[in-house]
Amino acid sequence: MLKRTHMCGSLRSSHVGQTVTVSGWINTYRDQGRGLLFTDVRDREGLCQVVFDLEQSPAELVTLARTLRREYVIAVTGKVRVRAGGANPKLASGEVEIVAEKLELLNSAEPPPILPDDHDADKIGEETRLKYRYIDLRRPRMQHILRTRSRITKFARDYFSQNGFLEIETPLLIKTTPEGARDFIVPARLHPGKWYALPQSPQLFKQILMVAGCDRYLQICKCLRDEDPRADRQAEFTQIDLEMSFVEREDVMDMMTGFARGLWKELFNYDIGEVPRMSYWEAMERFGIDRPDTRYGLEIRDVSEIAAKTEFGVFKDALAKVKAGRKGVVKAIRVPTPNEKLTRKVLDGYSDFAKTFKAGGIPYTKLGANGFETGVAKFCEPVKAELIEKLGLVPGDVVVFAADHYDIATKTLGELRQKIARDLEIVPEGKWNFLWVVDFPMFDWDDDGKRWVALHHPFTSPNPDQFGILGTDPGGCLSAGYDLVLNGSEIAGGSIRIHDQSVQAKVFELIGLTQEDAKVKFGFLLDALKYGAPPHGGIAFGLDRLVMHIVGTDNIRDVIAFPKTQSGGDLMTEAPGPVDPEQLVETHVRSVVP
RNA sequence: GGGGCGGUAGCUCAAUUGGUUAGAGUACCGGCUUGUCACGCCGGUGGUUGCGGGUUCGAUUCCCGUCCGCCUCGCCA
Repeated sequence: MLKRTHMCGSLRSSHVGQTVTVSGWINTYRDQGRGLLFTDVRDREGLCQVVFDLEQSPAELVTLARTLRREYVIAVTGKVRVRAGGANPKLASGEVEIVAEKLELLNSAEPPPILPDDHDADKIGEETRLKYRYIDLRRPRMQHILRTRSRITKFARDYFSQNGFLEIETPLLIKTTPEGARDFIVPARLHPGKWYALPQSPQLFKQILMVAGCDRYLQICKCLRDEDPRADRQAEFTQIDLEMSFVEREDVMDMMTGFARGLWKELFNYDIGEVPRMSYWEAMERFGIDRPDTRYGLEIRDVSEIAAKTEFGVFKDALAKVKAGRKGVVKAIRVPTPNEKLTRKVLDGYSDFAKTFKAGGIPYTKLGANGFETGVAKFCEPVKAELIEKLGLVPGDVVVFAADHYDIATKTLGELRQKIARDLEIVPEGKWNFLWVVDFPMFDWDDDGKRWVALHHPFTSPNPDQFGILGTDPGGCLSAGYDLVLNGSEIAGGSIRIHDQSVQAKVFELIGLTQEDAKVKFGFLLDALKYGAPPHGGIAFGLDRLVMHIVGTDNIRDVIAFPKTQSGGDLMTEAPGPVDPEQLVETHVRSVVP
């Protein structure tokens, strides 16, 4: 076999005169007739043009060259020269070409169902791309994504290693965790009737590594949650998972900010600057969401007091609602001097959008030169001055409202705000807005279960100044949790953990876990906390979403080499599939299909 | 579990109110072509209209069921 001396995409005019050998796939071939035949050969690094001079070459070489077809695998040796026909500015190697002297056909290929040209393949349906993933991944775009992902994990390993983190593996076959997402489960052959669970995260193991004195832990690990996927969510995903001992909130956040700063410097030569902070409640009030996108305005204002003075039934009904001890609200967004994209049809459509969040609709109005026009204008007119002042309105502005229970109105406007920004195309390109969200509540009240539920997870510590009210005012108690938000997407989340056994017991009690339950489910953690647990905390980056932002895609499947479909299937391997009945017998499982 | 969109040639799509032999581009095959680079020109092959059933003289088209893919709500501590 001819041995490669250079990668296709790496050839430059500095190589002119050298005899080189490249190996790769035939991307395209252009047979010019009796005299010339061009092929573009592709490898991981890119394309280079190989030219066969049919009149000057031996008959064998010509015959073989003529058989080349798309995606054939070849090795070719020849001299690099400046292109006789002029450079191709679209290719990095476009100034030069290889004049073929020796050609070895390493493998032929059937006509592929899709072509690995980005030009063609970007239009190919995803179903086909996933079935023939090995061809889809040949595309330069997909190669770029895989490479970028690798650069990110390498940077993470380097950065955290330099900062004293040890890479330690935690088990995949673990005990089921009762809280949180649905577990994937695995039958235990040696324990008839018992099951392992696959980890949703290495949470408890990394905490125990801190108790074990490992001090700083890193793992780039798969996590599995058996829940329905979304465009930015897969059941099987990857975290950059960390934990540190003898730290407070600031220490973890500083370490992570340093990671993000270094990564953006490495990848983009971009300085992310100081990362601002926002409390959870400020985020909810101003943006209606705990991961605000601060790249544009459209902030939310509570106009309940003004709305109460109107005769609008929708507002009055909403304000009279009470849920979980919380009164209903009316909130509004000022959409400044809108362009023609905010048509009446679009505005009316927002009510359907709102209904998906269980809100009744989106009342709206517009401020004209002489007062409110259209929509709920007549109800707003009597409180015109107050609304103008509260929302800072100028003529031409549109105001959209949501009136409902606090959580519904907040979430609806939070989601609508992002939709409006997309519809109006006011989301700026090329901006990286990092934000730490802090001071989350410890608990959320579950009206159905009549109990507190942990907002983050039940191992999250209250903030040091909050210990006093943990028992007396759980709903007001703030945690030592922190989320790193990038352009409206949560890319990392973590917290200082509870290292005091009595505090942990108190939290379990508040979320309705009896002592017996807690012992059965988390006995090993409670035990570990008894034997000298250091103060510790950590964080986990969602690697897939991080890569999505960095390569600029909104499809998580693009950043995973072998992703699954929305029904959890792998179209290439056709997993999941049936198993041999013998395997069921061995694992003591009887399958009952409805 | 709910809502929405889609499935026609290898691929991307079209097909009028239910009506002749389901078309186009591309890919592929053959021929021509000495500077192309999404090469070009000429010709050709290629179809279980996702699957099953129904209505009809006649179904890609209408109806029912089902499978698959995508988006989304719930869910994702």
